[in-house]
Amino acid sequence: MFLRIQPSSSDPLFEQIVFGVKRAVASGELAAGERLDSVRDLAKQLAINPNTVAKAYAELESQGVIVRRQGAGCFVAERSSPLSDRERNKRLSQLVERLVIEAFHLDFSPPEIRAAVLARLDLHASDQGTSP
Amino acid sequence: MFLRIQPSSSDPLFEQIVFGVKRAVASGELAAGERLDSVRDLAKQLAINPNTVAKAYAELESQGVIVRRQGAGCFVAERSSPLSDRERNKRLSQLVERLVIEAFHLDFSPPEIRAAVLARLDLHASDQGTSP
DNA sequence: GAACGGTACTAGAACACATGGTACAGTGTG
DNA sequence: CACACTGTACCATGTGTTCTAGTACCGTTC
Repeated sequence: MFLRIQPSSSDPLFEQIVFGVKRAVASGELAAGERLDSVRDLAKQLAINPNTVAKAYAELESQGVIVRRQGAGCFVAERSSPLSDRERNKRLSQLVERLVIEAFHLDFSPPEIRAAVLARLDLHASDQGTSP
Repeated sequence: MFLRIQPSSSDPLFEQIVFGVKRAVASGELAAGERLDSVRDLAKQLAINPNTVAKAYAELESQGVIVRRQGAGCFVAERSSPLSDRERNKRLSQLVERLVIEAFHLDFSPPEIRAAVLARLDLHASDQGTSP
């Protein structure tokens, strides 16, 4: 399992792990049912404390990304979001709103934002259409 | 100047202010050159410490969103991003990447993500095309 | 000059982050 | 069964951020 961590970043280590795993799952690098590195192994690889990895894994489970089985390990969940449709749509709106506003202050025009999103989504259009 | 703050949120107060101002500017609610509420006034309105507002304003200035003039007040900047084109494009990519990955784990398909972004951008298509 | 701006300190409480260590319970395998 | 490995749950500690509180200084505006 490949995961890079930047200790220089202002983002907390455990959040970097959370997003790194999410990215690996979304890209298909980690398939559903696949086992993650153990808490102790990943901590050793990244040269950080096992408690920090455990915190990241707990967060990932609460988001429905992985399943933790005591004694066995952590595995990529089959289906993801445990949220209601209303909550899912609300969060998607917030994500889009944040993108648009931050991009606006980076001096990008709506057509430029639109192009960036479409380019990113079309990258994997030739796949099964499941993993962006 | 309308700004709502949620003390219950896990987001820091000063970051809520930063995003709130950014949103107001992006929506056109705050026009370029317009004066913001003073540090002390806004602090009183929101019932928080003036230092917290000052921190938010300092952050907004460092991002090129506003200009602070000692003794006069804070004003919405004319042009925004002080970053290089390379840095701007890098950040846009990161924003899009985050949106796509988080939306994926909310069980949204690429077409749904695409539709959400287009809907948000088309909302203001009838304007001059400057403020999303 | 007076009132109102931003700016800059100091100090402290509360919290988050990360580390280190220990211990316990469930799982899988030889 | 015994053993190694897994997640889980604590505790304690150090560090940094967030927020509050108070004070003070300097520039702008009228």
